[in-house]
Amino acid sequence: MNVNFPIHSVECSLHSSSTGRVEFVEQVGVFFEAEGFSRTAGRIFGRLLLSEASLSLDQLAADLGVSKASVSTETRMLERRGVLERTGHAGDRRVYYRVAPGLPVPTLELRLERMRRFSRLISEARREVRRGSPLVRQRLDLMAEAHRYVVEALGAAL
Amino acid sequence: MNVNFPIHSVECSLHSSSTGRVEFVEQVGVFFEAEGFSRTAGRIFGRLLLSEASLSLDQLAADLGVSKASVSTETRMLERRGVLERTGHAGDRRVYYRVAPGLPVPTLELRLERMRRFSRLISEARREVRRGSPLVRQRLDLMAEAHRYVVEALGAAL
DNA sequence: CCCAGGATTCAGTATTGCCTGAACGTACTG
DNA sequence: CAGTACGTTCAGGCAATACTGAATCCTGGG
Repeated sequence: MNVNFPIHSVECSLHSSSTGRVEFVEQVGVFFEAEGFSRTAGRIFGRLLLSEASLSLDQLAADLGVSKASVSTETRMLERRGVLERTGHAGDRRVYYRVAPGLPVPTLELRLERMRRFSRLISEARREVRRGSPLVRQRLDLMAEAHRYVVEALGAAL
Repeated sequence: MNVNFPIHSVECSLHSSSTGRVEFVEQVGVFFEAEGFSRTAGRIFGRLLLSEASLSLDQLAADLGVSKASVSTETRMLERRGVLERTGHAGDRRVYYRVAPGLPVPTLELRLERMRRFSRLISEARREVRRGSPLVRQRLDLMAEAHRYVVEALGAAL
């Protein structure tokens, strides 16, 4: 009943230079890769960043040149982390994704979470090292303090 | 002319529970892995965090159960990033490594660098999207601003 | 000038993780 | 109720990465 690409998918970004768009998408891809995610996840994110309209799985797959299976997996991963959001459109059974409205928050939240995890590690080690060398104790204290400071500063920013 | 393990390598940390130590080292390993480094790099870092004495390549290799080749490669990588420092000891030709004295700085510097890189990406995209959708422009502006704020805050902390 | 002890490099291998096509499940439509 | 359109899951293939042992290089000492 639907035409293949309904109005919702009108392209609204960078239409003057599609090459600039794919370049950006690819850059975000390698960035995500360096952060421990898959390149595809980064590409999806980058692509959606530049799109006003929400995009369906097929559109993303076609656009990025990957299988629908990958897109399905990665979008749900990003959704779980609060980076993406599902949408629907009346008279359309497909699932659409867009970047979450309050985007900066989950992005920074993600970083914060990592720092917290490391912070926790340090604190545990500090507890166990009570009988150890003073230098090591001091070192861990210093790190814990620095991290506490930064985590608080970041938390306040959100 | 040296005995195999000279005084410098006396173990000073967590000697009450060596199992706690290896657990910590392993945790740091997986943490580094999630951050896009190799697990070995993380293990080396974790191990040196808990040692007052600087450790030689052989000691690290034996301790972590990896080849000396890996240790050599990864230590130099960590040194390049300012996380580790080389040391020597009189009458000993071996290379010793320890955690850098002002450790929190390079650690946070690394994070800062990553955020800056992403920030740069966003700014470039913003520039190219000038003729694109207002929503996308606004979104990118928002992200750029948030990142600018956090980067500045972090920079100030160092 | 040669030797020994150490670090580094490198080619080969093992492992990991990503991606895919196909099978499956599910919900809508006629 | 059958058919279809979609999303999800999964086994297998493939490419990238990390690790290793051996070869090479470098430096200090005899």
